[in-house]
Amino acid sequence: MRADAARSRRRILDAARDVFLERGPDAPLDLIVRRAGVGPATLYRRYPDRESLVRDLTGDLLGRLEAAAHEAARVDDDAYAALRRFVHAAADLRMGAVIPVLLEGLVVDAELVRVRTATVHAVEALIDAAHAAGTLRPDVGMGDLVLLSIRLSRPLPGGLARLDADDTLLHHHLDLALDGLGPSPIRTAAAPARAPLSFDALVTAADRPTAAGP
Amino acid sequence: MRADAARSRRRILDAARDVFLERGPDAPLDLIVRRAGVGPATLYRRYPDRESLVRDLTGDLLGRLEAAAHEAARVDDDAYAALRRFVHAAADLRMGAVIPVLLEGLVVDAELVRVRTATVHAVEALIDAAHAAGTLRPDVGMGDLVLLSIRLSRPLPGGLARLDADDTLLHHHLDLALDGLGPSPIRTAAAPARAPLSFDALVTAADRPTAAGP
DNA sequence: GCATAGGCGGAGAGAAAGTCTCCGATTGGC
DNA sequence: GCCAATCGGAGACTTTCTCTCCGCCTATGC
Repeated sequence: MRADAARSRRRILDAARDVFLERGPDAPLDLIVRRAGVGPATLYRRYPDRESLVRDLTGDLLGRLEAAAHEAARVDDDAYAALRRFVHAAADLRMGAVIPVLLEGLVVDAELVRVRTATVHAVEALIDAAHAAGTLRPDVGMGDLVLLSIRLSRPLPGGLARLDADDTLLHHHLDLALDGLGPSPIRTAAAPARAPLSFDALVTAADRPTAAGP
Repeated sequence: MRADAARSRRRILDAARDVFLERGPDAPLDLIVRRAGVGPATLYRRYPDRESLVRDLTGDLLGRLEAAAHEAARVDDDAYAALRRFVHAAADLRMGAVIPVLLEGLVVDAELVRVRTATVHAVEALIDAAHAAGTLRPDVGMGDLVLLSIRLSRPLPGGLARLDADDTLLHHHLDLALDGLGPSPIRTAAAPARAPLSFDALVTAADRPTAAGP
């Protein structure tokens, strides 16, 4: 691939992630083109349809997420510290952009399946270790952590988005929330027993039952 | 106001809140019309332009938020419990839909100012009391709580939104996060000193510097 | 350096979506 | 039961979006 082509691809993927974050999976490609600062033809040449773009973006982000999971396991000895690091990394990547898109109806090819299962296993290892060490509430599962990361890392509506121009506030709030995941739910008054949310629960939830309209 | 007109208004406001939540403040009015199940003329007759709709919606939601703040102060003796109750109520109302819209450029009339300051004062009383009692981290302010509520109560992207069809998951995650706001940040490794985020900080952030285009 | 293949951006045609109004039918209030 | 107010749908007009053609430019190999 020529150097300028690689540069265009990078620009398009970065812009696509942000636009999908702000506008959802049906965002106009036109917006992506403009934010990337490339011509429309540049996008349509590489990606003949929307799905091929989504697929490339998903692979790109999932690959980086997998790397972050391994990095976290490698750097931190303490399981809970590693988990924290991973959740922060996922927020940095704005996984909210890709996970729902990935899960919905996208034809998942072999490479995506590989990187997805690898990531899930890496994260579940971290979670199991933290559960075993008693440093993570037993009713918190991977689904909960993923949702937390998605919810906290999505762009704020309207002008508030500016608060996240620098990611420090986001990470601070993530830290606050993570502080609530310790072993003893001290402060919760009436907490009914509850099973942790698994990753599969997310997949099931996102399985699209669309194409039902007339 | 005739009964059918009131019904239409209610339907439109409810639909508008959801659509603004999902699509942002520039969402097509067409969508609101369809979700409300009314004819286009019904919307355009009552609201000649987008701003009048936003204004009515904002007043409606802020009024309910103010009521929630007073209710929380009345029901709970413990300041932190009252604060928790209020944050949950704000999430129920999906204040994320209205606060940013309200703050941005909207011409704020006397009634909106009244209800807004009343709400802010009520909530700040709760926060001050919790700070005084030592049951709320000193570096957490109203801005933090509002952001937390906004972030956690916005609809999830794509099919994941179905997870919030019932609000229990949302409230559970909110509880987890609120558990992290206790007096002693036990688990945070390297927490730099930080001032609490005020409500005014949000207002300042959302103050739109738009109309900057060529 | 220079040739050249591959890539690039802009203009714009055609399609789709959104905005807003007119008008006959319907419905609520007295 | 009358009348005025409200309603919903059809549709004209506008804006936005999608996608392609084509002439210029730039990276790479020699």
